Order: sequence, then structure tokens, then C-alpha cells
Amino acid sequence: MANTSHNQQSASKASTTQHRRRGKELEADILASTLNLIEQTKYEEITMDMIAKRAHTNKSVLYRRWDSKADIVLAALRTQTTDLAMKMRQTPNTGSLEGDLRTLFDWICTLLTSMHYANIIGLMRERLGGISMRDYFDKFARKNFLSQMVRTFFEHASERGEVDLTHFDEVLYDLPALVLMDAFYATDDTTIDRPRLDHILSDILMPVYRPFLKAEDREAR
Amino acid sequence: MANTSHNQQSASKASTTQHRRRGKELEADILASTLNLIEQTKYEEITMDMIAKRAHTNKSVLYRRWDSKADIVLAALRTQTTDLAMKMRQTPNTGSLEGDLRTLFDWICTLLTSMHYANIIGLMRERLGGISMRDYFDKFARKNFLSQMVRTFFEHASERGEVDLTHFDEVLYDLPALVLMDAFYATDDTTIDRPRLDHILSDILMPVYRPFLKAEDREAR
DNA sequence: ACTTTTAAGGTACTTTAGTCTCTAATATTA
DNA sequence: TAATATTAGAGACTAAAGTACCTTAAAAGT
Repeated sequence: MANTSHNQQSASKASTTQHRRRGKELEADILASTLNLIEQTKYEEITMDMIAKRAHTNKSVLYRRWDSKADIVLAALRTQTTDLAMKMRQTPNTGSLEGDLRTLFDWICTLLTSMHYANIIGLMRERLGGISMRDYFDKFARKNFLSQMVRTFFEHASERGEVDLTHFDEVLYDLPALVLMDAFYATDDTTIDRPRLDHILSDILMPVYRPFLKAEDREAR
Repeated sequence: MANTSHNQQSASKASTTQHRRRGKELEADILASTLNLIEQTKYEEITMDMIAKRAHTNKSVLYRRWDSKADIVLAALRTQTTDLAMKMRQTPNTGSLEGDLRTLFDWICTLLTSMHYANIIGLMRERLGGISMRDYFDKFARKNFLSQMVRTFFEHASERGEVDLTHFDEVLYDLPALVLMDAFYATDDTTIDRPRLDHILSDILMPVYRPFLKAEDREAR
């Protein structure tokens, strides 16, 4: 959305008409440039000056909007996942917790095998590894697309009376993201494919979630 | 020539005899100083020069032994956990997987409530948050004390014929560390106490591990 | 139209991780 | 004891994140 509306007519200094960008327009351009960079360069090799230069603006402007390099990169990334969430239509609602989770994992699988996102694991491992644990946990864990979606599934399940969340722990919403993160980072051969994802869902996540299902819903499997 | 280098010996401590430390002796002093610093200062506020100065040595010496700030801090931390492992005697071997895990969690609980380690959560959250995801996963995940110990439990259980690891996934060794990490970082009220730990073990970890127990061992709980 | 306020552009500065290179003390070997 | 090899000490240097401050374009208000 709001794509490349205005081009930088004259790339160099000889620009006759300046059209100084402001507000959302400038912000969108900066995030697009950041995303563009992170698709080619790993996190620690990106400099704020590179981002500024590519967006034809300047470091001060960046720091006026975001507090740090991690902030701007994560913000850029979030535009992408939000975009992705759009493509994937809205939150699944199959009528059962396990069904919703399977749909989500199908999406992830599609995402991982699709042309455009084929290198997303490499991206996570190589390009985003420089992000700090604090930035990850403060700005990404539990705020990320995946964890939010899992939380929603449980809210829906709770409304349906499918689960009893009396002894539920917040950690559990984040578990899929954590386990996938660990698998992405720590797997030497980077083949996170459908069987592996199926296994993670069936043999790791579902055994944790199943005890929270009310008795009558537990017969599955 | 003509530099004023020799005034340095009287500068810091009136040490008449120089005794230039070398090898392991120097290394131990540096790690002790690092640990000392990290007990008072958060990771990103520690500078390599601070470490060097406190150890009465110099940055070059640090970089000759370790590749980065993360390296040296994690190395210092590892001396501590190794030390802790000593205090805790060796790896538990109660004769059952669940027993071993419970012993481990008891240790963690003791550790968390003991005077000296009371602020270890704060330490993790505030002092080590600056470590990058890459450093965490490359140098800590699956290499840490906890994950290694869990792996050992499973090896013992496998030798006893208690578990069947045919469909086991490496992620599972790291799961306790991951879940605790998430709980430590993402919990607003930082009370990771015995009930919470019990809950994490009983309601999150054991449900994942139990399916790998052979049928006859599964009656527990 | 004119003034005020807001936000972008630009540049120099500070700090710290990490590198480089030279000198000096100590260990090793002859 | 003397030559040689190691490794510590010292300090200058580079690069990049983040800050400070000032100038300039363009809104918004009068």
C-alpha cells in the first residue's frame, strides 16, 4: 500500500523541485528502504547511514521516529508480516483449537516454501541474529504475529467453551514462536519442511495444549 | 623513544614487584573481574575498557583470548554456572526421567531463592538483554548447563530403556531453557517461585515428554 | 500575505567495539 | 648466561550507533 507514489525525480543534487517528504509518506519510504536493505544485507552490516541514504534522507530523521536500529528494522519487518497476514486473509476460525493451529502451520509451511519467502529462515538466522535478546523479548515475543494469533485461537476456544484456561500460563501463547525460533536457529540443516512442522505441532505443541481442552473435546488423535 | 611509559607501575597499586600475570592466571583474573562487573552493571553499560581496567590489564589482552564482548561475558558466566553445578554435586540420576527433571527444577528453585542468586532474573533481564539472538543461540542455546543436563537425563533414560527416542526432536532438549527464558523475560511481576516452576514442569514440560516414555513407565503422575 | 510552528536536512561530535602495531617483560631453549 | 620465542602492555586508529544543534522547507494559524 502507498507504494512508491513519488519517485525521486532527480537522484542527484541537481534537483530543481525538491518536494520535501513529510509524515507518513516519508515514513513509508524509509521502511520500504529498510526492508529492501534487509533482504540483501545482514542486520549488523546495515548501518543507519545506509538506511538514511537509500531513503534519500538522513540519520536525524530516523532517530526522530525510532529509538534504535533494532526498532526501525523490526518496524520494517512488521509491515511485511502485516502485509502477509492480509494475504493470508484473516485469523483462522475452523471451530476447533487444533484446526486453527493446523491452519496456521499450513500458512507457515506455504510461506516457507513460497518463492518469495524461501530464504526467510536464512533471513532470520543470518540477517536478524544481531538483534538483542532484550529487543526480541520486548518488541517481538508475545507481540509477534504468531503469538498474537495463538492467543486469539485460545480466546475463540474459550468463548466456544472448548478450553478451560483456569491454570493456563501466558508462556503457552508464545510457545509455538519459541519452538519455531529454536528450530530455525539451532537446526544445522535448515530444512524446516512440512513433516518437521507437522511433527512440531503434533508431538510438541498439541501434547501441551491438549490437557487444557475440556474432557469431551479431547478424543481427537 | 622518549615516551613516558615507565611511570605506569606506580600509577595504580604501589606494587613494587611487577609480577606480570600470564596464561591461566591472567585469564582467571579477567573472568573474575568480568563477573564482578556484571553483578553490578548491565551488559550494554559494560565496556571492554572497563573490564580491562578492572583486571589491571588491557583491551588487547582481552581480544587475544575472546572474540567479542558477548564471548567474554558468557565465558565469565559459564565459570559461575560450572561453579554452581559443582555446588549442586553432579548430574542427578534418580532412576526416572521425571525424577531427574524434578531434581533439576528443585536446584533452580534453590538457586532462585538463595541469597546470592536472588537477583539472577534481574540479571538475565536487565544485564544480559543486550546479548544478540545469534550469540544466544550459537553460544548458549543447547550448550547451556540446563539444556546439556536435560540431554543427559534423556541419555540415561534411553540407556535404562525408559524412553523411546525414535521420533524425538532436538528442540526438546532446549525446551526447558526456552520456556524458562520466556518466563524470566516476559513476566512482568518477576516472581518465578516454586509453584510457578512446579507448574511449568508439570503442565508444560511433562506433557511433552511423557509421550516418549515407554508405555509401562507412563503411569506416573 | 505574514507569522509561527513543526518537521526535514545537514553536519559535527561522542562513545565504544574491535583492529593494528609497536614495545617490554617473561618464559624457553641452547 | 645469552639468544629466541611468547605473550602482556600501551596507545593510536577505524567504524558505526547515537546525540546535539543549527538551518531550511513547508504546514498551520493569523
